Amino acid sequence: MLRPKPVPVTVADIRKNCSQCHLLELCLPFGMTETEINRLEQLIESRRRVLRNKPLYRCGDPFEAIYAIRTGSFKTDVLLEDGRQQVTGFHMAGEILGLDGIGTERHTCNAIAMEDSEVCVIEYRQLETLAREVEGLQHQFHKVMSREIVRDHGVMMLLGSMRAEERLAAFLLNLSHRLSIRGFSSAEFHLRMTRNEIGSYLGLKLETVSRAFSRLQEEGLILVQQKHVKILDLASLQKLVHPLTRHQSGE
Amino acid sequence: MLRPKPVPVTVADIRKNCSQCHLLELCLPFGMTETEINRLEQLIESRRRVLRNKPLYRCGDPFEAIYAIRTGSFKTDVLLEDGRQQVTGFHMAGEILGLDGIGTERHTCNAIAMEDSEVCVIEYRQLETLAREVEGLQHQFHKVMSREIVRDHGVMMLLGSMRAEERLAAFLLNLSHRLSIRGFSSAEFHLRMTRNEIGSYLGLKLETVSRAFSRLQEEGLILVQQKHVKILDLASLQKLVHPLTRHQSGE
DNA sequence: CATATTCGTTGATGCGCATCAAGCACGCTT
DNA sequence: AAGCGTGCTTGATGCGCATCAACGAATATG
Repeated sequence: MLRPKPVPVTVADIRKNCSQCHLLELCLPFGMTETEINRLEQLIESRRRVLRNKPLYRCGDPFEAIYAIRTGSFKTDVLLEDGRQQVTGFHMAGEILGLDGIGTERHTCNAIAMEDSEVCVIEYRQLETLAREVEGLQHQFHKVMSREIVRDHGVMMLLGSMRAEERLAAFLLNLSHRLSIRGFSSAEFHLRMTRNEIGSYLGLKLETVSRAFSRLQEEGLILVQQKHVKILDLASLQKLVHPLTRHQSGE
Repeated sequence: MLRPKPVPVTVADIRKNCSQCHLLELCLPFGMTETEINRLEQLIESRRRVLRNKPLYRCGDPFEAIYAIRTGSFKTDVLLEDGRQQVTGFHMAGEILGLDGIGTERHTCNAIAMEDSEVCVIEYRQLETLAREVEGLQHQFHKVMSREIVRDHGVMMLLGSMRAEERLAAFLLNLSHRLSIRGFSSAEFHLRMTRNEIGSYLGLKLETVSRAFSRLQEEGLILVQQKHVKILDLASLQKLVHPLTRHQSGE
């Protein structure tokens, strides 16, 4: 409801923004030259803190900026009239939020912080202007959008053709991969989202998610304790997902 | 397997390309000024015919161009190792294909013509160059990508939370809408895809699709005869989809 | 025009997951 | 430390859809 106001940042802070950010290679500036990055830095006017469970933006909000996650993590979801939610994605540091708003000039989903987080605010009109001058920025921005499309196709395949246990395995492998890229352990991590949110994302009910966790544990592939997950047998998890030989119910 | 070679087009033809194309408002040039469109036209080097069931591009192909559908229609799919396919989208005149390739510089799915079709080939590097000069093109291109993302989110919601009959209703309404925009009847049309392809797209088996068709017909909402569909009760169809009050199995 | 092949419909059966329900393990508040 | 709310687990039951199977309709092939 109440939005935290953007936190003004000093010029010195801003200058440090991208080139010294350890997320450089995961974020928008990836692949840009140093001088290109310097120009992008100047465009990032402010950062914004978002407290846990608070929205960065909401469905229907006018679209004005995209956001690069500096710290923390977000979920994006759509609320249905009956109050139920459908989670469309989980997002972590370095990823870009808000791309959904460009087409309609309004945001089409809610972006909610899953923990106290901080984002870089990139005013969209300015980004377009700069992208016309800085080829590397333009190209990288297009890549970010394209990858989002491909990612969504992956989720569609998951929802369309995998069984509960396989969906969860795919989800865990995806998390594991993204965490390891960011320098965290790929084998052991803490889930920031509830079973309900995982279920919503995977097209399952929370009880089914819980059972799938237990099942993977019984099979010795993972170790779960509430939100703590430890991956014991990566290869088997991957085999479970990748062949995609099995579809839908058994067989 | 064998790809039809690009069909060279005379300069005169090209000149007529966009500004005289009746798809103008559905395609990339939408929202651009006349002079902007003229510059875009010059960039479209060739058209390409694709015969029914032939690929426009294949998964793994190096990414070089995006394609605007002039006539005909396409499906995009991913083939799994066991030979089964997962359809990620159906595409008709005016829509843009190939955006998935930007991120990895390779196509990540197959685009197969569902009937003899023709596309405008838009070489991607040239498009980027021109987008840096022509603001309207840049903006429109971003919008097209953003809408693709939003569209995919819609499919994710459909796959994650709707029952077979609702999925099919949503699918039919979506087709109907897109056809009416293109000047075709929104109430009566011919399906270009098989039950199997519809099922693959909707995360259902072909038998279930067939039953859902029959069910909607029994309820008096539509009239089906093989690939011919007539919508009898639009409002009820929409009610079936929109509330999204019911989820997954019954309740 | 006859035959083969693909595609569609419909019925019978079983499995996977949603649903309903109860109890347990947390973190929060006072 | 007690009390509460929220989130997680696990069991019992039923429904929706996949699966298997057979037949019919439409299109392609020679």
